[in-house]
Order: sequence, then structure tokens, then C-alpha cells
Amino acid sequence: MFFEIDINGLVPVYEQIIIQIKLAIATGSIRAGERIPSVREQARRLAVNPNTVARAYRELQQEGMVYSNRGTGLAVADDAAALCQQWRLKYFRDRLASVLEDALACQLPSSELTELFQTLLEQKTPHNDHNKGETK
Amino acid sequence: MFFEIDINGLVPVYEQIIIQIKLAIATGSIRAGERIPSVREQARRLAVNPNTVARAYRELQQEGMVYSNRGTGLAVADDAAALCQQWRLKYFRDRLASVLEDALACQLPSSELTELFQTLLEQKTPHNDHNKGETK
Amino acid sequence: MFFEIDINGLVPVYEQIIIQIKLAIATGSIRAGERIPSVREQARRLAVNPNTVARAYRELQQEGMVYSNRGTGLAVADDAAALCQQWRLKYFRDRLASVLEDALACQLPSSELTELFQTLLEQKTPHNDHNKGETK
Amino acid sequence: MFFEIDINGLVPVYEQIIIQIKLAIATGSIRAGERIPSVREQARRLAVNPNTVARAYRELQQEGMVYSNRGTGLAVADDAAALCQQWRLKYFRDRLASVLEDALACQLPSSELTELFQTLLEQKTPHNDHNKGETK
DNA sequence: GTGGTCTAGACCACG
DNA sequence: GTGGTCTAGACCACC
Repeated sequence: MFFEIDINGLVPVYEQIIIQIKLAIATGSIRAGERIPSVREQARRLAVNPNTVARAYRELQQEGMVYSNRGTGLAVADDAAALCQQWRLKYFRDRLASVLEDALACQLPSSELTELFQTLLEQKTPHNDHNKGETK
Repeated sequence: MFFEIDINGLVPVYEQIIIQIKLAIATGSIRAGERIPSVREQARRLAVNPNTVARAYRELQQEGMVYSNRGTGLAVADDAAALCQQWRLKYFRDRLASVLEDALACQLPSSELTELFQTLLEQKTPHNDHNKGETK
Repeated sequence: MFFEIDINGLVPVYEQIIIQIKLAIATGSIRAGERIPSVREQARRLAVNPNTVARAYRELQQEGMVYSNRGTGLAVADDAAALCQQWRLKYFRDRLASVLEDALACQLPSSELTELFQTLLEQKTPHNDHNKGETK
Repeated sequence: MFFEIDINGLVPVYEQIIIQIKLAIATGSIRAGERIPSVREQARRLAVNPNTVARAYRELQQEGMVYSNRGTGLAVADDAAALCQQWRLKYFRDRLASVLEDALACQLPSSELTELFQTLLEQKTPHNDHNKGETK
């Protein structure tokens, strides 16, 4: 449940926080019933203003991902994992679709895109397929 | 040389204009020496404030993609096509890499990503394989 | 003398406790001279922090509704029933008046309000008309 | 489209703003497509901090009641009137139901409640029934 | 300590 | 001028 924030990016900080927490719930990094870091703690860790964290938490609450019991912090909702996994799929599908649409719209051949995709995927993946059991 | 801008998106409008014009140059949709639409004309077409278009044009000029011919507006530079094609590759590689990194960082299996990629690619491609030559 | 509190509502918890105890006194659910639950007991029953209960009790004492008998806890004052009945009338009149004022202020016709009122009243009343005298 | 806010009430200021604007839309006081007062203007009129107004507007936007086109302020959505009328009914029904439930729960007889309701209604209504056409 | 609300004032992109 | 975001710091009710 540790992540970083790109303070200078296009995506608003509060939205980055929302996204990262949803992803953490989706991957099971935080489980239902567990508390998420307090507003002040999270703000300190991300080097960000508490109000910005509070806004992210408020929206997470409105979406039903977390709930609050006055004074005891915020905890992950019971159905949050399922919701976040759904959300995660849509999130990455939309991002991928956006890139593909733009690329195809300017006539990049799909063969070239596929090649690019595979090259990048190889670069980014840890590649621990062929050394199973060899990691001595 | 027609494109749309997303007035309510995260990417600033002037940047969207810059990107779309570079892409138009890269695909050959506008050629070296050709004029690009005047600030006013472009602003009208995009339903955008002229100041915003002016800012985009100013930056394109600074990057050497277009140059001004006193009185006759802005024209595409001779080496712009080459520059823009290079830029386009980097542009899409970076966008694609960003999505992949984020997806892999939250433990989406690369197999699932590949499947998603191929599904989307099929959806988005025009599939004009079977009517080759018939599009008169 | 059992009631519930809404931990996440707009009305402060300590105020809810005050209100509910006054209502209990008004209805005769607790009588003059009777003890009210100890701070700890009440806090346990309401799933609330003892400090919050203590604050409510303190204010009830200041209003003269209850008094402390060294060691034996708090007991209902002699004139509390009368006071609370007066208070109860004002309490509900004020709440009802507030709703009506707001509704009329935004041009809801009084006929519609009357209808709504009667429908709700029918829904909420126990309807034990037909078993008069059978409730032994 | 003028209203007041109770700075010392239990209902948060930003929520009062949301409520009042929804009511204004429901009554037709502001129509679809019309702009609502700018954040700064509204803040000035209500003697409230612009951020508080901005928060209310943001939530109205999330609920689909208003929409923004960068730089040109916020306007009422096409289906907002219908949504707000629905919402208004629920809003007053819930408030009325809450009072009735509490009153019946502490054994106030429904006859007394009805009487109280009618008395209050008469007090609050303008009573321009009998002078129709006489308002010379 | 916790979240929730509010104020005050800044910068940005856009019209 | 507009909304949108962010910072800084305050007070409140509750634990």
C-alpha cells in the first residue's frame, strides 16, 4: 500500500491518490475491513497537503469504496475488492483503447503497433518465466 | 487535416492542437511549404478561443515545425515531416509504455494485457481487407 | 429507556443522547427518582465513547433534569417529567415547522403536503385499532 | 434564485447551497441551459468562502445537475428539472417521515400530531385563497 | 489521535 | 472574467 505521486503530471494529485488506492484494493494489497492510512499520515507520506488527501478520501467514500465511523478513520468496504477489480479492468482497457484509437487514426499500421507493444512488454516484464527454480 | 479537441479533458487544449498538427504533418496530411489554417479559421473550426490557437502556433514555431511568411500566414517547414515522424513514434511509444508500466505494476498478467490489446486492436481496425480495390 | 443513536448523522452524538433521555422522561419511561444508566453502561449499550455520554449527562444535570446522588449515580429530578413534556412539544413543533416552512418556501402546495403527511402517518402508525383491549 | 444560508446550523454550508440550488431548479427558478452564478459571485452574495461554493458546485456537477465548459461557467443540465423534482419529493418526504417516526416512537398520539400539523400549516400559508382576484 | 468543514489565498488554463 | 487544483491553517465532534 505504498505508492508515489507525480506532482507535476496532468492527472490531479487527488485523482492519482484515488486511482492508487483503488488499485491497491483491487490487487488485495488492502483488504475489506482494513483501515487506510489516516489523512494526515497519508499527506505526510506523499508530501502533499492534507486537504488534497481528504478530497481523495471523500470521493472514495462517495463511490462506496471506503466508509468512515467518526473518529476511527476510514476502512475498506466489504464489496470494494470486487468493485475495484471491475474498475481496474475498465481503467486499463480505456487507457489502452485511447492510445490505439489515436495511433490508428493517424495511420500507424496495426502491425507496427503490435510489434511496439510486444517489444515494450518484454522490456517491462520481469522475465522470471525461464528461470523458474533456477533463482537459487 | 481535420481533428477534434476534448474541451474538458486533462490535456490542455493548446497542447492538443500542437499534437494534432504534428500528427497531421507526420502522416503527410499537410506537406512541407503548405499553409496551415489561420488562427481565426482554426479557432472557428475547433470552437475554441483564438488566443488558445495562437499559443499552439507560437509553440509550433518555436519548435521549428512551422515558419511564418509575412502576411501569408504559417507554413510547414521543410524538415517538419521527418521531425514529426520521429516525434510520433516516441509519442505513441511513451503513451503505450506508460499504460503497460502501470498495468504491470499492479500485477495484471502480461498474458491478459496481450489479449486485451489484440481484442481492442481488432475492434478498432477498419477491417477493409476484404474490400480492397472496391473503395473506388 | 432504550434508544439508538446515529453515529454518522448531522446531529452530534451527545445531543442525540440528551434528546432521547428527555423524551424517555417525557413519556414516563423513566420516572422521577429513578436512576439512569451509568456513564459506562450507557456508553457500552450505545457503542459510544464514555466521554460522549459523560458530556450528555453533564448537560442534563445543568438543565436540572437529573441530579447526582453521591455514589449512586444520576437520578431523574422531581419536576423533570413536566419540564420534558413541555420541551417535547416545542421540540416536535419546531421540527415540523421547519419542514413546512422549507416546503412552502419552494412552492409545494399545502394540499400536497397534507396528503403526504397523512400517507406517512398511516404508514408509520402501528394500526392497533382493531385489537383494542386485547393487548392485555 | 436567491436564498440564504444558516452559517451556524447543523447542515454544512456547502450542502445548504446544493439543496437550495436543487430546489431552485425544481421550482423552475433556474431553467435548463441557464448559467448559475459564478463561484466568486455566489460566494460574495452568500458571504461565504469561494472554496465552499466550489465544493457545492463540484458535487452538483458530479450528480449531473449542472455541467461546465471551461471558462464559461456552469449551466443547468437538460434533465436537471426532472431530476430535481424527483429529488425534492424524496427530500421533503424523508424529512417529514423522520419527524413523524420520532414523534410516534415517543408515543405522541397521531391525533395530536395531525392537529399540530394543521395549525402550523395555517400559520405558515399565505392564505390568498379567499382573495383571489381581489389583489387589485 | 481521527475525519469533516471552513477560510484565505495562490496558480493554471481558458474566454 | 471563468472553473479547477492545491496549499496552509483553523475549529469541531468524537475516540
